[in-house]
Amino acid sequence: MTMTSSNLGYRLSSAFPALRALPPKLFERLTAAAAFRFAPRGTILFTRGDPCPALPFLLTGQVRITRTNAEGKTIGLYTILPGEACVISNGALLGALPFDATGVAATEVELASIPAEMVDQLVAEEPAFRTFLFRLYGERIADLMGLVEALAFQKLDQRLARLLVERGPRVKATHQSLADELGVAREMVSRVLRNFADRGLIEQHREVILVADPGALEQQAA
Amino acid sequence: MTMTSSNLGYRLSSAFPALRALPPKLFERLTAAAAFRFAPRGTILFTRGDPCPALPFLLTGQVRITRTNAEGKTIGLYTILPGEACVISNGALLGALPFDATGVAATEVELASIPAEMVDQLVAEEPAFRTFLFRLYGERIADLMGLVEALAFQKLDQRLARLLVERGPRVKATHQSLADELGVAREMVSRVLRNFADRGLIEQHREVILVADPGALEQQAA
DNA sequence: CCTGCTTTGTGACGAATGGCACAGACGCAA
DNA sequence: TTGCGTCTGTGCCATTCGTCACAAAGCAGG
Repeated sequence: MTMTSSNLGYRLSSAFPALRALPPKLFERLTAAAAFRFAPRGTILFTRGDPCPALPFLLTGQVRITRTNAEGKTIGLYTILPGEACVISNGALLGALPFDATGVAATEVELASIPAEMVDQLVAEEPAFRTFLFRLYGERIADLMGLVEALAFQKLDQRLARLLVERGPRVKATHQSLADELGVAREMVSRVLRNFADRGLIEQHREVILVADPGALEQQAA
Repeated sequence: MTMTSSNLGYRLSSAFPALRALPPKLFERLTAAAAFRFAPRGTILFTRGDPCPALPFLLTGQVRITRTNAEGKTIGLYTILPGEACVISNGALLGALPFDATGVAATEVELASIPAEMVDQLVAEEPAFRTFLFRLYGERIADLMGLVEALAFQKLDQRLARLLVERGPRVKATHQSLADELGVAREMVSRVLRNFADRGLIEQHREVILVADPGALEQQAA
């Protein structure tokens, strides 16, 4: 898979409206400096301690940001969607901040990496880009605050129901991967899912869960 | 308590090195637009759903950011120290982001609020300020990621030991306030503290905990 | 000193979760 | 088909934490 500079430029401006108002010359330099990358599902895009020379912009696919502790237990933090950038990379590339999480391609992904200096220039010169970036930071912080609250005060059945509602109506995942997502033991996921299935909220197949009653699941999540 | 514009300007540039290199005229406008505020310990500075017309910069004291759920249970998210700004306010003032947490003065505090437009101009024109703000965002995100990991994988005794090490050697707080900080029941805090005291790690008095053996506490936190 | 409020201590019990040990089911490849 | 590895189900028990119900201790005001 190859991609010309103009092609990448087109896709960047499609996915990132904040870049559309750039002066033509700057946009040209941007696309020239951007590095395209394709990665299949499951690719570890970056992980703790990695250096971070550029800010990745997601064109297609989804990237899950996760964190794994010393004993190998894992929990999901949030998801990056197309049209978003990986702001923790931004902290890392601005220096002196540890890169403290792992990014995994949850699907096939295409991303464009913008060098740090270019990002800095964009922030300085393009108000729309400033707003875009700050809002992204704000959303990540809001995501994390919500996760903290869920971990502190919600039971597993509520959190799992929420996850199924959000990913439904068809969720392709092993119980183990859901457990890693939620930061709990696999057996607990199996048991709660079994309970949901017995009550007709979902239908289980190997590696696949079908949401049968989204309303009741939503109820369970609340 | 009154404060002249020049006085506030001096204090701002002392607490925020990133503002020192500003062009004199801009700095003048900044200090003219900044609103000084003093608040005693315990003041609720902002809370969920508040509008947010300005970005607060903390000059002295500490601000605890917390979150309370529908049933009134509370958990602490992170602390703002002097020389830092409240970045969740930034998200809110850039529009369309809900203001999703509560800020409480953990001590007497002095802060200077900068209007949104001025912040935008600072970001555009002052590279040092850009770096300052982005780094702040990055640190908050790192704080929250660490909290998520602690909630998911650490037991209460570890988290409480960590809190005592960080706030020691003298911690003035009721068991209830520590419980709110950690998002757990008060009785659990009492029991764990009792255990620590029995083992000589701390010494308890009414509203006061003295860290007697920081090394052992650190061990307990690990 | 009494009185009342806040803070702390504690026992008993139940609910939620983790972890172990397997067994059974399923799918794929030789 | 046979065999093997992965995925799922389940029983059992320990641990952690929450909740309730009090009791005791300390502090402040009349």
